[in-house]
Amino acid sequence: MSEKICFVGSKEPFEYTLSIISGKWKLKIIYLLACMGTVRYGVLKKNIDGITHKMLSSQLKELESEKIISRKEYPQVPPKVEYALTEKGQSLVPLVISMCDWGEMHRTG
Amino acid sequence: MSEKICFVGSKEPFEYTLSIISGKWKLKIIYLLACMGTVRYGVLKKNIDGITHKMLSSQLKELESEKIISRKEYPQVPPKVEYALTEKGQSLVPLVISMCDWGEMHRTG
DNA sequence: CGGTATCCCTCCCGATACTG
DNA sequence: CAGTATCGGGAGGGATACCG
Repeated sequence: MSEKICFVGSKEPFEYTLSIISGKWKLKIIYLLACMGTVRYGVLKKNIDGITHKMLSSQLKELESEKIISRKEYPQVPPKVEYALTEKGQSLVPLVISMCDWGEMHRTG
Repeated sequence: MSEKICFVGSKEPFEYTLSIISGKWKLKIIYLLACMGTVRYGVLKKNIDGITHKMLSSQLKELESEKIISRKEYPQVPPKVEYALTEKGQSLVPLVISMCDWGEMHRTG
């Protein structure tokens, strides 16, 4: 019996996905954008319990650089910035739904 | 337009799932057990790149307390301990597969 | 209102050693 | 071989202030 991995071929794809969604806040942000569509920064912040200004900024930046979310800035005063899932981000929604489903089935106990 | 969450009802199930799989190593461990079945501690460690003895121990303990994995200790010298997914843990496998699939589709830039 | 910079401290985690 | 305890460094991230 081999000790090597043989589940779905290379482990790299899994690692890649992991690198995208790892971190304390990433999945929560994706989840909220999946729920709420296009949202302003402040609204996002209000809905993520305990996150700080700095953290939210940095996480949004990382997700944007991975093309998971899009950022639209309106050149006005006061500033207004809206975030939304990209197509790539949308493709993660089934995963989020799976997580919700799993949570519903197992949280009691 | 409400600013509240409305995707799949309460957000609690999602949070619960998140609390189970969050952390740098949890998903990787689940992934490996899904791939390899019943595995000894040392084999697990060999296959998780960069994890330390201490970290692996603590993560396994947490997963065990959440009933995601089972731990079987053989009373012998030298000690032998085998880990495997519980039924609850098995139910996370579709999620892991989804992550692999997603990674395969999007890793190339 | 949203982003960035700075300071500073907490606590995570790695290294090491010892036990069964 | 597997688990636990201890210690210490350093990255992560909180608070705050200022800029656009």
